Amino acid sequence: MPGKSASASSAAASAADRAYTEIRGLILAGDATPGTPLREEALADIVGVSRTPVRDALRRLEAELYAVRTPGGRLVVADWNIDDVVEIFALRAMLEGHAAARAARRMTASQLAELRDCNAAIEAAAARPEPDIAGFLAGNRRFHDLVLAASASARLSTMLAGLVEQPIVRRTATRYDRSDLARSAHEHGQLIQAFAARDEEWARAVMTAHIRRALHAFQDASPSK
Amino acid sequence: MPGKSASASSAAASAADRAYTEIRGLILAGDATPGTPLREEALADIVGVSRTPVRDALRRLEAELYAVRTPGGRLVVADWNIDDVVEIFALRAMLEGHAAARAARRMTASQLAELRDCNAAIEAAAARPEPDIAGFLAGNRRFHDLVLAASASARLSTMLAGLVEQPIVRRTATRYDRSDLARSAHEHGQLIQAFAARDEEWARAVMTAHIRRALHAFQDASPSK
DNA sequence: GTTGCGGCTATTGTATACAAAAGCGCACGC
DNA sequence: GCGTGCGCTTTTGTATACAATAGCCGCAAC
Repeated sequence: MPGKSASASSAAASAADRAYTEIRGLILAGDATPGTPLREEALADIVGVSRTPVRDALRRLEAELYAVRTPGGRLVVADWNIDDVVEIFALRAMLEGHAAARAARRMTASQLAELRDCNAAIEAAAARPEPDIAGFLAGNRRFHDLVLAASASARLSTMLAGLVEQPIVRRTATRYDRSDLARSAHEHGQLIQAFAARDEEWARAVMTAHIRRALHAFQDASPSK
Repeated sequence: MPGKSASASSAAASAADRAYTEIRGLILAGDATPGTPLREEALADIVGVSRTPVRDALRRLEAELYAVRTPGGRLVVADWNIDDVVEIFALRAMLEGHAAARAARRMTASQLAELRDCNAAIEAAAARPEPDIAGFLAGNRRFHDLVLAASASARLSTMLAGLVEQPIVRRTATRYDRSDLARSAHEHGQLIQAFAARDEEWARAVMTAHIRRALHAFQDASPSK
């Protein structure tokens, strides 16, 4: 694994965006463990901006439940137990299932072609003798983003953005072996078929199953508890 | 109807909270029609605070899609067409259905008693010769809040808070006649039965139906289009 | 030894000043 | 007359200064 702080954040973004990305990176990388206080001034020093954009970033992280507020108004890194993770997957399954159903109704030919291309790339990443995990994850994220875009619901996009998924996807997929990756790509293929047939309920069912399988892959891969 | 700016916001709240409540009130009351620009300084003058808490409030309103951002970064009041409203109800039906299912599993005896009391108050408000709409709405809101609390999911609570509901509920219920109110109370009664039986799927189904009926009541009451 | 009070400090909330950028209008040229 | 480019104005983004409040530590009294 290359790089230092997770995803490459283009330095051209606003200070608030950089603060958001960087602070979230600290949480996801485990540098800020659950319960760690998130103090505005300290974070401002780390990111190299003033408190104002940091406050902005913290409000977003709080809304997405990366951070929780103590009675006194201080923010600390949230602690997700296994039940929270199950709940996150359950909500994702519902909402992405709904997104898939909407997408089935609205899918254009060019969007469908994009999905096919994307999934071909995912299959290629999965098929290599030594699976390209990073490529798989990037493709997977893009696939789900394309479906979300095709669903054409700003509200769904907003809600799913807050449904922190990447950390979990990453922690799960690193334990995938090649057959798991191939199965995931196969499910994407089913989804594409459902889209091509414009069958909303088929698409919803496939997406729901896809995500719920990911939940159990995660649970199986989890150390214990 | 008494009061001036909608719900009584206790003046003791923080400046940011007051700004949020007041600006949202402007939008819901129709003083700020769709497309109206939301300029920070102007709003700061109206609310009587500085731009800082106003910015805070606007970020929340943006996250909840009361406002949308123009390409240049300016905020304007969002315009919800009928499809948006249908989508809001569909999402509420899913999420509140899920909340009801969770609540059925977790419901305590005292929570159940509270729900019964609450629904008794709703029935009383609905049964009066001249129905007490305000009382019905307050009771209805409390009922749904109790269910949400019983579901014990911070994530659900956060997501549903953003699913702007009150304006719609209000616009619908003012057109309810007494039989509609009574039917709503009856559905709450069914929900209580499902909770008492700890039947998750029953609770989910009743709640889903309850909200989807509200959607159609809203559509029937809508002027046209 | 424990518990309650008091003052101090750390941290967030709010206001204001300044910088950057986007929109708008006007004028000029074709 | 219409299009285009430049500069002014409005508006948001960021930094910093100040106010208020919550938490903490120590001391003392029971």
